[in-house]
Amino acid sequence: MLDIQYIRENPETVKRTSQQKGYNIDVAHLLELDSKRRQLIQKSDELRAQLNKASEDFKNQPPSEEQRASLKQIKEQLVVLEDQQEQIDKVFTPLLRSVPNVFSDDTPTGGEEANREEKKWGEISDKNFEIKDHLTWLQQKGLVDFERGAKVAGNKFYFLIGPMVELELAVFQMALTLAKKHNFTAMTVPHLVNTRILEGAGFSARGDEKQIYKIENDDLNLIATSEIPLTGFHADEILDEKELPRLYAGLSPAYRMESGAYGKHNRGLFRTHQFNKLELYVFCKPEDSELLHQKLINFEEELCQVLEIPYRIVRIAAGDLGAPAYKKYDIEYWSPVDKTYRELMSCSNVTDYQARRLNIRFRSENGTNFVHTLNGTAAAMSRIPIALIENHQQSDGSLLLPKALRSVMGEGLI
RNA sequence: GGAGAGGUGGCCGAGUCCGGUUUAAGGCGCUGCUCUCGAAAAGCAGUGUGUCAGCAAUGAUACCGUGGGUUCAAAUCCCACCCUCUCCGCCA
Repeated sequence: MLDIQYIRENPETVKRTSQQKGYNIDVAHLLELDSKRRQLIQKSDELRAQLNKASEDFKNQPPSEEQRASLKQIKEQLVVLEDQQEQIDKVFTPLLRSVPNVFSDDTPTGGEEANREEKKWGEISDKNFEIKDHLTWLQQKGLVDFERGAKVAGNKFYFLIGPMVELELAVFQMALTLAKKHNFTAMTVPHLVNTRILEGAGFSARGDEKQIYKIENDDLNLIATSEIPLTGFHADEILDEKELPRLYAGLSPAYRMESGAYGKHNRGLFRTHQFNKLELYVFCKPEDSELLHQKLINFEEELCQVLEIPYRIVRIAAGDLGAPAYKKYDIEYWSPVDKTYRELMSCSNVTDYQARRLNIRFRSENGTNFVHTLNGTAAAMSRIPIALIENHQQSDGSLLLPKALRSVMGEGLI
């Protein structure tokens, strides 16, 4: 959510950035409602001032019939004004909340095709044997079972088996240790959140592209990432300036409907309805968010490097940002199977977009202001093992683990 | 599932029976000043969040879980709802 005052002062910017993000917002209508709304508030405040004054006068001496009649008249006017305001708010508030965040000046404009590669790391070596894709590899070794997943839950649900579970835990263990080293506090979180928190974090409970699982008969939704409950962690709080930045690492499953997400690029474990994830989350002062965004991307790079996964950093273009993001990077790993880079991690600075919606502020000598929030993937499961399976597969079909994992789980997987 | 207690400012907490200087006591925290070589302690003063108008000082208004109602006047009375906690039951 943007500050209405900012929209008043920069209507053209808001219009342009919304368009470039791919949202069609009627800014003129929003401002018109805003102006009407303010007029109504002013008028009804005046009437209330009259009533308050009157009740002061009548403290000792009850009002006469005549005075009662005139007070009644004022109250009737007030009811009309309040009603009008309510009508306007019904349109105004959702419209205001639907305005996407602006994006940073250096964001490339255009859609996904305009995403800009910023950095590459790691050797991309041609192996002298044919690398199996992760699904084939895992199924041949009996480490994943989609058929029984489908039987038990449905398509795109799965069981991970034996060493694959150990691998997942080893990656988490390693990532968590790294996060701790960088002063992130580990958290587990509620896997269900109410709709206010969900939408406050910028997710849609009933959007057109259905993504969130809803619990029937309860105002509860399965989380699509621990970012959602972590955003809500400090909802309605006023943090002390000295407590910032607050760095959290949330470990949880992520549940996603992913309706329509089929096709060969989503084969196997790359895109599923449920996966475990360690997510980094930051609450900070506005002036620190750019620096902390760099800290997040650096963390993600460090993790890839320790895992010896070749990657590149991509700067996300305006049309591909989504409503909350002000600035966003993706880290993509090199897939020797697909001969291309594929999404592995992501990290965003959403400035005060979530903080406004969930009323998360901090106090300083300049008064209370909204915090900035940031989020970044630390370790998304299935994706990291996929990257490892594709990049560290040996000619005999075994998987050579990166050194960083060997201390946790020994030599290779078979 | 059964019974009970409770939701008040940054935090703790009084006020609700009996409606009106409550611009919500008091404490903690925070800020400034005094004292001090400095700090602590102590003392003094200040310190809620929005909204609207205004360059500003400031003024007006709203907010005591939420929504209604009664009244000239509601944190306080009435109704409905939501949430939290405690005990019991069930249970990993």
